[in-house]
Amino acid sequence: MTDTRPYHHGDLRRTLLAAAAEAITESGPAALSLRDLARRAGVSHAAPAHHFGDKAGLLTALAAQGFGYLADELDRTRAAGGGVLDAGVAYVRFAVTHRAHFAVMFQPELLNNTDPELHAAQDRSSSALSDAVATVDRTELRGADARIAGLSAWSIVHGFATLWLSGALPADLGDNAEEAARQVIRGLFAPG
Amino acid sequence: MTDTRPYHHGDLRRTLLAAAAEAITESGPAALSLRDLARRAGVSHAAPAHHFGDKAGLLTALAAQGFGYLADELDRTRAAGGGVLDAGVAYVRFAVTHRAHFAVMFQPELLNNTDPELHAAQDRSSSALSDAVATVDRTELRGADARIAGLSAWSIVHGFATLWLSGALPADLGDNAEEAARQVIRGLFAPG
DNA sequence: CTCCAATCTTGTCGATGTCAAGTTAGCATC
DNA sequence: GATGCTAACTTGACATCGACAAGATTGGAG
Repeated sequence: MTDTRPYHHGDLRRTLLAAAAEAITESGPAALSLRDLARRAGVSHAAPAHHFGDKAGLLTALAAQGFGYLADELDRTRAAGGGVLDAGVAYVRFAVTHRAHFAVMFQPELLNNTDPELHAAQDRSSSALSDAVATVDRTELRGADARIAGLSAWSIVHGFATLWLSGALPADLGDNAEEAARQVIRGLFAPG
Repeated sequence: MTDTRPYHHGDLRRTLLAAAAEAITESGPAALSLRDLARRAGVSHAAPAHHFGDKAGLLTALAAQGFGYLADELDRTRAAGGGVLDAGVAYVRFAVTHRAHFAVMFQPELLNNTDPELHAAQDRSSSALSDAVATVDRTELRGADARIAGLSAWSIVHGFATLWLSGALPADLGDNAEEAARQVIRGLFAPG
């Protein structure tokens, strides 16, 4: 693809984010090395710092990208007429499909929590989540506070995704995360 | 306490684990430094490696300790006649009280996953969790598979604890994690 | 064509994890 | 009570990493 290595990479920022996602998928955020990313991208060891300032800056950009993807995914299922159940399954599907992003999104210690782009993306996915929960009708709520129901829904899908990714769940669950998630979520909203 | 620094610390392993928990509580597992722990304990920089072999070894020991504490906590609430709701609240209380342990327990990439002591502690807490879920009666299950109900319960408490610790939950929830958790869990098991 | 600013490189520093080899001390055994 | 063994800890060294400073290169605006 690239016969010569021009001084200006041209698309280094995106390349580095992709390489970071790949590296994190392989061995987690803790093992991530900026110099390794630079090697993968074929640039000098200090190039990443120019685009992201910092290791935390890179992870922050990755987290923001992740929140954006999640919001997209939720908006999509909502546009397709899906309810809470589908939104929950979409949440789990996102986590499994983009595990590197997901691994970084909820670890504030790794991020620049004041980053405006991060906040914007977080707000987008928050809104998308709220919209999904708002589709729940009274029957499904079974008299519970709508606010609490939203927390319950978020908690159950987030917990399932986390446990699934950590490998803590029993192996006989199979390898279909979405189907297992659907059954788990049903317990929360099944009409009595 | 220690006027002189004897060559043999005497209780270094426990001291290092405590220092690690403290350091992780302050700034997360990623920022943990073995040399910093050694400084806190007043020993040489290579002393930690002797007891744990590895950074992963230290985190593994911490995770195993955490699973043991969790199992103790769950056993205690069960002995006190508590049901699933109380077990769930205990789970969240454990996560908030021992956030350093909790932060390490479900991150296999940081651990030596073949460690026998880790497995033993994991089995203990798994059993304690199963016992707690087994107290659910038919009314609360609402016809759902008991196995799935267990997964739902674990997911919801684990997700709530994770989200709470990450600071992702809305601020107006207050600062009482246990009370908030109780309301969230109720949505799952409330009779009809 | 000129100049400027963004992009990327080179060189360097302190800090870290890990390994190898040496030192000290507790402790059983004679 | 001296001896020897083993675990506990230290010292020293090396490769790697994140971060910073200063310089080189390039594309594009005017």
